[in-house]
Amino acid sequence: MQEPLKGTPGRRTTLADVAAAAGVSRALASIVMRGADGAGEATRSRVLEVARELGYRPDSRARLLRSSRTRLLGVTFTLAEPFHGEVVESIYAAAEAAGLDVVLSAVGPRRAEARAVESLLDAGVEAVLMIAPSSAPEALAVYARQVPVVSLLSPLAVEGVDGVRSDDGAGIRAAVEHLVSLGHRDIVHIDGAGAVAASERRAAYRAVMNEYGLAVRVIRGGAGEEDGLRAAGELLAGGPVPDAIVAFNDRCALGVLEAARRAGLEVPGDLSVAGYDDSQLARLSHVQLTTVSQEAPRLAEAAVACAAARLSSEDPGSLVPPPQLVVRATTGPSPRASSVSSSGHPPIPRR
Amino acid sequence: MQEPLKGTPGRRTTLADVAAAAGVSRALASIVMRGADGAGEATRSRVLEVARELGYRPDSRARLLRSSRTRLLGVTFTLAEPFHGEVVESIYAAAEAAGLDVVLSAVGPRRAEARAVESLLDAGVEAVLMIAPSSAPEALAVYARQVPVVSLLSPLAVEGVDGVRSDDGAGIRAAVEHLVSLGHRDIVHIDGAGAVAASERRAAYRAVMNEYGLAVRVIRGGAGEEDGLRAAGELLAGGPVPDAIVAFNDRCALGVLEAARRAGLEVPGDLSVAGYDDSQLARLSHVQLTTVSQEAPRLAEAAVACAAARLSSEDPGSLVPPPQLVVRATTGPSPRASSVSSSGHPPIPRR
DNA sequence: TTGAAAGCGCTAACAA
DNA sequence: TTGTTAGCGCTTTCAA
Repeated sequence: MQEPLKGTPGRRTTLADVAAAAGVSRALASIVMRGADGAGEATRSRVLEVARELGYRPDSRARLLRSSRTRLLGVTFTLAEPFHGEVVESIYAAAEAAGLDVVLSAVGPRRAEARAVESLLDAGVEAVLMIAPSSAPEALAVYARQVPVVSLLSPLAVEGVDGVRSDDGAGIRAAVEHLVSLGHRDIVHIDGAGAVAASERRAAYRAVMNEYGLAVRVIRGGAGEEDGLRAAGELLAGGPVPDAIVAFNDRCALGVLEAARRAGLEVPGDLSVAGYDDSQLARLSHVQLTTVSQEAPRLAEAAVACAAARLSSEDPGSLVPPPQLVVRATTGPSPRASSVSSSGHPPIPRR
Repeated sequence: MQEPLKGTPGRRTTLADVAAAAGVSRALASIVMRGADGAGEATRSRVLEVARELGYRPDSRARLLRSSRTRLLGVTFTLAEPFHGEVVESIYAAAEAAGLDVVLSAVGPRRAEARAVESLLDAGVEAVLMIAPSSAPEALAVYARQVPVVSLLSPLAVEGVDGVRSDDGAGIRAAVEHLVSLGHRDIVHIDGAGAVAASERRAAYRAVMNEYGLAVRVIRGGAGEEDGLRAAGELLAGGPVPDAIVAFNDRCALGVLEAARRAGLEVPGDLSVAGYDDSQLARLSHVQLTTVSQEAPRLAEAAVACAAARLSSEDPGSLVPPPQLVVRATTGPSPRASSVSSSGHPPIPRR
């Protein structure tokens, strides 16, 4: 009977080694390692002790291959998007709580989403979480026929694909109402043009402004700084300066801030600016952008819960995490509204 | 003889299904799928055709379990670091070229590096690439006893761990020489304090300044915007304005830019500023920071080549990708150096 | 060129 | 409570 050397670089310790050293069968050792019941207290501790001594680590490939349930959750995300990283981070936590393991697959300019999903499927994941999927609905439907698919952030309606995203309407409402409560009336929306979720945010802006009886003004922007810079540049050059601007997202808002600076305007003295996403950019100490957070942890929890429900054939219900307004330094009281009551209530009642 | 239905949600198509449908043995089908030789042209195309029809996808778990070589390359990276994302992206490309598959494992505030590495080992990776590892040298040495480990970006010297990082000395030299060639003399370095690679960059700055016979001035900074803002704030408030500042990294440089703005200084009119990393921040249209790029693609190629060499028991040699200066809008001619020759050569000869 | 047989390390029935 | 017996889907000798 030979004892395998600890840390031997040769062959990895297997369950059979542990079983032999502990003097039990492989099956029993397996039971102990999995924490399943069917083993006596004495044997259990002896096997665990031996496993520790031998430095045994279960081989996930073999385990996955054999067991019907892999408890593996696949996640696709885009490397270049910091916000995706925040969501992934939270997915790890939520998955662990749900007893699932996470397998990551990145999407990038040189790695198509289809490729990312296929590699997950080959790895044996039981469900796929796709962060801001860009694939065609038909492609998603094909994946959804094989495993439960949950789409995060993107507002799509595909048969068999669950969608989890925060309520953009509520987010834009929070931003606009914040500005209204500060006394602003002429509030412009620089939109996201054709970007994901742009139309939802545009519609929400219109609805809230109408509700307060304020004039709607939408300028075509985009998802990048250049877009915000250009749109705000034209806006500020072409006529009277508005009270406030709600930008499609943080990057767009950053362009707006730069345009304001070039126009010699103080923010928030002359103009208030709000973004959307609460990205790293918004938190920069010299930016301090007021923005709407999509609450990555909530989003992740909802998505994991949704996948878990599908795996146990339950109805996931519809979870829509509410976004959260984060007030920083780019919004302030309207300069024209010095007579506004300081009660904190919006001075204009809703219709 | 029953034909499995295409897209049947039930059982996945296996190699046995393909073999049966094509009228060959499983072993032969395996040969064809792997592209190994040992199959006739006619059989080969027939098997491939059938596999395609049936929508066959090899099960990576089973393949991995059986074959001695998994051809799997594990990568640990930090989600919150955009630059890591760039490197990962390039690793995908380099690994594919080397015929290796990539398995990602993220590190974050709630997911320790040890955990990330262990999950890779359990997945059966043949080598591990760690981007900016933070583990203790002893821990890395333990991993290195099991598989080849390559550390990216971090300047550590651990037995058995290969290190791949760009030449910080050359990078700082490029930045300083660029400033000197613009006529600057009073060049200050706001350093990275205790950050990774800070001491290398500090030493390189000293060496190059000495070489040109210029006075060395190092201010304690840090890796974040706050650090740059504070350090530059004190510097600019406390005495004569220097010609130029070389910051530890881009984020630090951003703080410097903000401090300059607050001090009413024009950049690059009154003060030139250079960063390090060529991060997203540096590329923002309203920032346009002159900086030093670490060339993620080169770094990734070198790391993959190193791992591949270890796997075939070759000597990886030492690959040190040269960093690249990226000149943008925050550096310009020295205002005091109007008499400088416009030949483009530095007016001060090296010693 | 092809096919049969033997596992990779593990789990899940079952029987003892 | 324990051990036995079959595989999961694939690759890899080895012999035909």
